[in-house]
Amino acid sequence: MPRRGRVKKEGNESGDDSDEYRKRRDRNNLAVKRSRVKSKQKTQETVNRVTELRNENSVLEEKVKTLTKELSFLKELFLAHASNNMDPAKFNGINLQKLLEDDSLAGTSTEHNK
Amino acid sequence: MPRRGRVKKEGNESGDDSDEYRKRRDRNNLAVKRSRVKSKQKTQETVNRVTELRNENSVLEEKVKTLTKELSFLKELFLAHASNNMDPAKFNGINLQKLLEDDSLAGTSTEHNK
DNA sequence: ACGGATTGCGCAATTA
DNA sequence: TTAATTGCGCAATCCG
Repeated sequence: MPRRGRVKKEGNESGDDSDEYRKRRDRNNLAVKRSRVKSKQKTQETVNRVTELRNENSVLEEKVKTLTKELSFLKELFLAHASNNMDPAKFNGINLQKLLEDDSLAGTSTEHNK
Repeated sequence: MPRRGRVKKEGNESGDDSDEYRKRRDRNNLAVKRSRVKSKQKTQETVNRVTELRNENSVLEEKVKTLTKELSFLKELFLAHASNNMDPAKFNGINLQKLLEDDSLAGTSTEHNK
């Protein structure tokens, strides 16, 4: 890490008297400026990223909420009528009651792969 | 915003030559240090927030994926058997086919409110 | 008018 | 050797 701030003045020991020194200082000052601009941009981008992620998050939360409701509705609907109108044998021995509660379907895909 | 660099030196008009001046400089230097530390902390927190949000996002994406699969599975399952084993009349005239496709259930709650 | 908080800027040391 | 970073101090300004 860099050192201390003001300590002593330039002793020109480096070999250049004020011409080359000034040139070097000016170039460094420009570099410093560039570096700081870049740094601020990065910071701002990070702040913006937070905003973006917050929005994506909201959308996802809403989606989960909607899907959960749909799922609840379907389970209730079929469960309510299944007990009265379906022949258990027709469902290949599947325990509807069990299937419809909780998360027993997790991991199940459309292709019924197992 | 702050002004330019060197403009003029202190005219001592304020009543302090180097004693009070030094004290003021020292106090400001401490303030600057505090301010910069705080600034860096804030920046770091923002970076951390991005990481947190990314993780929350991942979890939600996964949840949506799972729920979508469950829903697809249930729809397929019942749709496939409903046409062969159920009495349409038993479902109060509900158009199963229609109900099970797409997002027609969106907005439906567990309480079947509407 | 007072005093800490910020911020643009330059310097120098260090890094790459 | 040069450009990029970074700790630090100064002074102007902001803020309450």
